Amino acid sequence: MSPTSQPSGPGAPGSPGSPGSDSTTVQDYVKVIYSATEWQDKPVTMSALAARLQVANSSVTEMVRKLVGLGLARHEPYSPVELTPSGLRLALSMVRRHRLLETYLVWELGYGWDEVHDEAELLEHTVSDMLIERMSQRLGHPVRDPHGDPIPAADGTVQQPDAHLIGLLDDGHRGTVARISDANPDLLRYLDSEQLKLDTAVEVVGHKPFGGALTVRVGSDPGREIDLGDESAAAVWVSTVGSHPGCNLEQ
Amino acid sequence: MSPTSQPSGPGAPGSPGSPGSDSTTVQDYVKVIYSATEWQDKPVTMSALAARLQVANSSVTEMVRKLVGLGLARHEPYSPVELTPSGLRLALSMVRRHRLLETYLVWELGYGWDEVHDEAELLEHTVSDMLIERMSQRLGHPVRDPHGDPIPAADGTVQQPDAHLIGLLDDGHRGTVARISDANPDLLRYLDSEQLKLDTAVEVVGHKPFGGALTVRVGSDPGREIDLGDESAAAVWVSTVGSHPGCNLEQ
DNA sequence: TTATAGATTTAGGTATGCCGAAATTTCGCA
DNA sequence: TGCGAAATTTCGGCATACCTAAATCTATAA
Repeated sequence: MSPTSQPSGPGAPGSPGSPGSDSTTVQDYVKVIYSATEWQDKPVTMSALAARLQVANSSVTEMVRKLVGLGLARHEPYSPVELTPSGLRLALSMVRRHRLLETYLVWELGYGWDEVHDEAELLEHTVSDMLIERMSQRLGHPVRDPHGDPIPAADGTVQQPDAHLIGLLDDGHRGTVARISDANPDLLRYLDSEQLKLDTAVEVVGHKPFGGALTVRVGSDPGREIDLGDESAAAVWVSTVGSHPGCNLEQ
Repeated sequence: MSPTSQPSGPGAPGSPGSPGSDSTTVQDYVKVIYSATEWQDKPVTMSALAARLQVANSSVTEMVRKLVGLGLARHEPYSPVELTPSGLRLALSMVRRHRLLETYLVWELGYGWDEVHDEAELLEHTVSDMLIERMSQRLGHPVRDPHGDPIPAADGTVQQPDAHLIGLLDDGHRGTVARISDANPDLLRYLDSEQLKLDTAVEVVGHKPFGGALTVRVGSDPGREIDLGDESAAAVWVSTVGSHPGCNLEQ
C-alpha cells in the first residue's frame, strides 16, 4: 500500500531511537557501522562499510553524507565514520530487533540457529515496536540471542557478558562457549552436528600454527574432539568464568 | 543490507505463485486488484485502484502496464484490470500471508483484532514462505482469520464459507456473524466492547431507512441491542446456517 | 623528499515509483 | 447525433539509492 522507499521525512532529530521514519537503507548503514565496532573499536572505514554492505564505495560516500545530514553519524572527508548518540540509539534499536527476532524464531517457531539470520535481517525493518516488545515479553525478556550476542534493552542499555570473552584463536585455551558469530550458517550447522552449543565447555588441545587447524575437545568427554579451521575458530568466543543467564522463560 | 527497492528481476513467469522476486509495490497492486473483486465481481477500474492504493491515477496506469509486462494482469486501454492466473496465484499468496499473520498475531501474541491489520500489511511483504508455513502449522492450519475472512491454502485453494453470507444491510435479518471487514479499527473496537464477535448470533430488530441506523440484537439476550450506522452495518456479514470451523488448534 | 598505491570523493548515469498537468478517450444524456 | 464531464493515458519531473569511471587526497616506501 505504500511506496517501496519510505520518504524518510525530516529526520525527527530528537526521536527516541526508534526506527520510525528512517529508510531501510539508513537503518542498515547505521546498524553496520555499529556492528563493525561492537567487538573491536577501531572506527569503520568507508571501504569496510562498502564491503559489509556489498555496495560500491561511492554509494557509501553518498549515504554517509545523508546520515550526517540526519544527525546520525559524524564524518570528516577521507576519515572513518562514527555514530552520533542519536545514531547509536538507532543502531541499538535495530540490533535489538534483529536479535530478538532471531531468538523468537528459534524458541517459538523451531528455527535452527543457522536459519534465523536472513529472516531477521529482513523483518527487523518491518516489525513494529509493539510487536518487538510482545515478542520480548513472550520470551521473558532474554538478554542474549541464539548465538550468544547480547540483546540491547528497549532503553538502549546493553548487558555485557560477565566475563572476558576470548576468541578461541586468540588466547582462549579453555572455557565455555559464550558467543558464535552468525555470519556463517555452514559453521553453525557443523557445530550443531557436533553438539557444540552455547555454554558447552571446550578446551583447545592442539594447534598447528600458520593457518593450520585447531583441535578442540568438546564437553568433558576426552573422546569428543573436532578440528576447526582458522576462520571457524575465530568465530567462536569462550568465557573463562561461569556461563551466562541464557533465555529466561520464567514469564 | 539490501537496496530498499528490490530489483524485481526478470519476473520468473512460471514461478509457483510465491512472491519471490516481485517488488513490494507489485505485490500490493496485485493484492488490491484481487481484494476489490473478492466480495463482488465487478472488474476493477483504474481510478478505484488509485483510490485504494492512495496514489495518483497516472501511477496506476504505469504500474498496471508493468503488471501486464510481468504477465500478472490483463488490461486493454480505457478498460478495467483483471488478473491473469499467474497474478491470481500471487494475489492469493499475499492474501494468505496477510491473513495468517493477522491470525498469528491475535492467537500467539495477544493482539486485538483491531490492531493487526497495519502490522500484517507491512510484514506480508517481508516474511519468508518458511515462516508463513511454520506459523500456519503452529496455529493448526486455520482456514479463517480473526475477521472471518478465508485464508487461502498454500496451494491457492480457498475454502469458501459453507453458507451464503449476507451483509446486514442488504438482506440479513438474522444469523451468526461470519465476517467483519477489517477496514475500520474503530468499528472493531466498538464491536469488541459490545461483545459482538465472530459466530455471535445477531438479529436485526429495527431499521430506519434512508441512511438511518440499524438496531441489532446481539446474542440471545433481548436486552443487548446496539445501533449501527449504515457504513458499519455494511461491514458486518452474517451466515444463515451454522457457524464456521474456527481456528483449529488440534495440532 | 617524493613517487605512487590505495582509499575516498565527485561526476554523470540507471532503475523504480511517485507526482501534476495536459492530452486523449469514453460514455451518458440531451 | 453530438456535447461535455469523467475517466484514462501521456509527458516531463522528482526522490531514493545504486553504479562506473575519473579525479583527488593520504600515507607508505624508496
